[in-house]
Amino acid sequence: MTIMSKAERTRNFIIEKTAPIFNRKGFAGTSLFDMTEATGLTKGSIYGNFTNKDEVALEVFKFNVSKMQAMFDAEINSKTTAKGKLLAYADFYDKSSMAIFPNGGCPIMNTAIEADDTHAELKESSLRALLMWKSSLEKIVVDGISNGEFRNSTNPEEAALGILAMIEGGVMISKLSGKINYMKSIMTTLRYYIESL
Amino acid sequence: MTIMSKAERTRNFIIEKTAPIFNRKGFAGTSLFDMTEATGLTKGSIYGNFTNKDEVALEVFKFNVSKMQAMFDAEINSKTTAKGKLLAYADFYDKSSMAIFPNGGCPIMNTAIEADDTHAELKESSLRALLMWKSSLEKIVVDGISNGEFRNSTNPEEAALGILAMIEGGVMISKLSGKINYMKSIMTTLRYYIESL
DNA sequence: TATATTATATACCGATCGGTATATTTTAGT
DNA sequence: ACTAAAATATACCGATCGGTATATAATATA
Repeated sequence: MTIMSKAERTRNFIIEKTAPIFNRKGFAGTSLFDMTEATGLTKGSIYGNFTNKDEVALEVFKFNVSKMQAMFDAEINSKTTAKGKLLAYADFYDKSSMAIFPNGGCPIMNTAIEADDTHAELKESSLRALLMWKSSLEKIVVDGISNGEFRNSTNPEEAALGILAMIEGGVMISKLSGKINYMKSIMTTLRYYIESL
Repeated sequence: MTIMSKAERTRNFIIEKTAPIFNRKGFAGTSLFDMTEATGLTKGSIYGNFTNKDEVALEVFKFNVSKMQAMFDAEINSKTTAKGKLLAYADFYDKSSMAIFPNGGCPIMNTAIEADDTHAELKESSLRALLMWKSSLEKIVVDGISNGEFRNSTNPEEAALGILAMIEGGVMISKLSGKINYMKSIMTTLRYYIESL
């Protein structure tokens, strides 16, 4: 473990403390005051460690995505089969939505929706994260085809996109309505789909 | 056709002109200047017809939703079977995404994502619109079960939620990436799902 | 066409926005 | 412990925010 400079620690501190706020309120909706309030620091201190709000938002987005990934990576990697890995996503969103929603839901979707017409850099970051997720799903499907777990006629990209759409759509619907059961329903459909691959 | 007062016409004019901006930039991201620029009117004129920005945003949201509904209502109502109606949604999003994206994508999703932690009234509106959509899908599925088009074991609510999730997830993914083919892929999966009901 | 009313424009308000120059405090190396 | 350097706080900037009081212009009715 390398030693962190004070500046590095403060940077991380700012990122951690403002991450849920950016995810809930969005980039335009999060003010400098929100940031000083959440950190207990002053504007001078924040701008001594970041050049502007955009830089904080970009770092925060990376933090939120990697945090989210870490959450299900553990669950997915513990499974040995391709189908087991995919089903682990359904299980994860089945049981973890209550834990995700208070922090604002899926950062990729939140950032995508806000930034796609307003903030090119954030949009790029969001797209990159989505495509990486898509690739990792595709890889699982490809492995599953090689294993004989899935049919040869299965299209890995199509499968990955379908899974992503159900998850993201499910998060939106379930968070908006406050009904966890809606997420459970959609995850049932997702499981059915995975079984059909 | 009743005669519209000048005020009514101006209200509608303001709503129509600012609707795509609110859908693209969101509530917080749309400024009074954006609104005067888009309409050619002044703040005084806008605030002579609306009490505040919230009121404009709420009316604009209703306008955007009903416009979207009108777009696929024609296509759906022209179909006679339940399965045909559901498949018409897949066809619609297959071919119309290019027409929807320049105006900012799905207003329900955009508003849901921005407002669910920040603006109670807009969130309510968004939820209402989503639940109405869900109900109309459920009704189609129920009719399809009565008709014998779908299996008796099919759960109408689960089906409606699955269809909604794929559509909304598909819009987000396809708009963010700029790849219409992603939408086409997801709609292929949706068709497959509808065929399985 | 005169007039009362309604609608729009002008000019302004205080608050808050993101951002910064500078002073002060804290940290780290000797 | 002393000191140079780094980090944080204070106090401020101009711009823009949403909103409004008032003046002007357009409309509709008689």
